Amino acid sequence: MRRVTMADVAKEAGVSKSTVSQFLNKRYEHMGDETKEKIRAAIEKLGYRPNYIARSLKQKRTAMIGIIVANIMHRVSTEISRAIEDYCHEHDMHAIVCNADDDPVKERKYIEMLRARQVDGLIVFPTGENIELYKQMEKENYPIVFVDRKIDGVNVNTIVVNNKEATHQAVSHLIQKGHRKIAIVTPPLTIYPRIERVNGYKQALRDYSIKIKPEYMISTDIKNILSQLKTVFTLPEKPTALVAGNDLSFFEVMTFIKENRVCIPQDLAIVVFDNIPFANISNPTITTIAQPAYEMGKKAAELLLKQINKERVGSELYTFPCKLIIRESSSEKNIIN
Amino acid sequence: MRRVTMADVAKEAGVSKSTVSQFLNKRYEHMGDETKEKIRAAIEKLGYRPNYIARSLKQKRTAMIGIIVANIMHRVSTEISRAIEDYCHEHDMHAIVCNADDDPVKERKYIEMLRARQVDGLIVFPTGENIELYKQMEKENYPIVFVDRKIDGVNVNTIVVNNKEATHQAVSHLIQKGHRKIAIVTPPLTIYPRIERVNGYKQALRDYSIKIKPEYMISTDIKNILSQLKTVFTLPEKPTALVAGNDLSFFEVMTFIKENRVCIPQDLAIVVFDNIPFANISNPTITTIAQPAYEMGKKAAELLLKQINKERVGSELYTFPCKLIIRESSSEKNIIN
DNA sequence: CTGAAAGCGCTAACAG
DNA sequence: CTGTTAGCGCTTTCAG
Repeated sequence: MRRVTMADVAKEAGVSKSTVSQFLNKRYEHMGDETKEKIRAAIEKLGYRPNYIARSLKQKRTAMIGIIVANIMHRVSTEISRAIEDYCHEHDMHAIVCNADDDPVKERKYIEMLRARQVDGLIVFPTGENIELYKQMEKENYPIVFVDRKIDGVNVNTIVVNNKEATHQAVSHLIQKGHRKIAIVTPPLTIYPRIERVNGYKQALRDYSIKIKPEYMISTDIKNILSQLKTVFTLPEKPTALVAGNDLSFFEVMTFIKENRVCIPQDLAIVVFDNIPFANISNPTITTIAQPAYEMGKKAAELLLKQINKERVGSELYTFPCKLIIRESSSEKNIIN
Repeated sequence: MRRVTMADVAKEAGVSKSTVSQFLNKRYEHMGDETKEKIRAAIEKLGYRPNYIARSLKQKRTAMIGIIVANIMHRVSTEISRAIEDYCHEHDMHAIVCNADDDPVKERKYIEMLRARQVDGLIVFPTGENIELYKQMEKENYPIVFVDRKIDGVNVNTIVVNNKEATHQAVSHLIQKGHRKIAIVTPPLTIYPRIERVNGYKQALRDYSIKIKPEYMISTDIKNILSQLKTVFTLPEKPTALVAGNDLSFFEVMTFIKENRVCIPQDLAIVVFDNIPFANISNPTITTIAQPAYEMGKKAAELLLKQINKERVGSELYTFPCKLIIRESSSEKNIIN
């Protein structure tokens, strides 16, 4: 079952390969009607399907971009990727998604793999550990956009959210509800957004002249969060409110709450940084800091396609605002303590 | 910034292209040590990166497979895709995922697009509407595996779950808890798994000599589920238990429950067909019928790679068992009615 | 052990 | 308006 090629179509239609090529690329304004028809018939008869690989080799364009997500387990990454894919499809491009799993070695491997596959550009949620590689792509003027994390010293277009301000707002909200003992739980403070979120938390406390207690600040690997929560909640002065720094931390918090029959929001008010798909159907509903994933993804894709089409090469920082969505989990003032 | 090619490396190293090629493909058993070193140095110096597109053109193999998911919004599709991707990565392949969005036209478009990109094979969650296209691929002996849905008349390897038996088991469980008025909510009965699930439901009722009431069976577009639920729950004889036929229906049910302050499981026991990520942290925890997504994905990938490597071409039906995980949402006998 | 040469299937000038 | 030709970057005999 030999694959049928353009030459076969050309022979069948009694024309040359280039004529067929023109036809396929809709450059047939000045093509004789009967030629068109002959080609159409030949394609139909032979069941010809063009080979994009060959075309890509020639055109040095694959109409594919790569997305390298730091950790696909974060809901927001998936949402942003979806938005990117949607934008790409609208522009006849395709996206291939890879999950670096927070591992710089995998990140590097995927970047190299995707470039070897000649993707036209890359959208990266950078681990931040491959500075030299990032810089080299910058130097080569390779189309690339960073999402979620700003990398100092690498000048490429970058999409982030206002992590600090948004957390500040959320903590202020809790304070206004009467809370003074507010905990925060995040994965390790190894990357920019997490650091900024903690900074926003601290700033809010300072603004309201509340003492920052290090024992209320948990920043550790997901698998250790549960045990540290136990420690915090055996303190004489238990927190009455808690900010989960992202969705994965929140799941740990939920497990803790479940196991210890903590009542939300009476015993503990909760705010989560991240979009939780079931936030408004769970019981109670969950107050969240929502990131505008769709807009972020769209912007990233838009910037990348512009670079690919040589329309621009800027290296700006685009900061998107988050939205505090107040729901039941933080709506009652804590009255016990 | 012209891209550096193999010819450049060859010239730099003072050898021929083919020698460089051999080197890159690790066929250097009989290659002089100094030749190797010269090539290595040249690659390093020039920052050479091979072009997989060119290689693919020559080898007629892209080391990519396509996954066409009927609807990416179903959690289980995502999980299966992840499992497929993982298996692929272990075997130096890559997967490119497309979402047909339950639209046969999109499905066809993606199948053609992926084949034009010369993917080595396809894993499809078929809409079921492109029979001719499926048959043609079967005839061409193109490597393909179906997942989730069996298509009559198309003989390709297919991975499904025991939809009927699993639903039967779940409904039996509800009956044993004392329920007699059991509703079921699914999207339209257009595809095989949904039909099987409803069949399992009916069979269980029959087995326990419970009359099947059509008014308890909602099968309609997601957007109409809410209004139909309202109708059902204004019946004189309200259901005391409900089976959500998949995760998306369940979200609608949850919305209804929320709005109407229905108490789970006291007012209504619930079982969901599908993996719900927050099933064991929500309040109450949710009884689910879990599909072995990981195993299914792995099997699909394994079968596909075997076909690609011409190891086999069977057309068997692989049926995986689901697991009923009983949690709080169905654990108490309904006592009101 | 290494090099020369012939393509893979398609596109893009440039002739005719 | 259509055909000829020369590659895109790599692999793969087949000589040497």
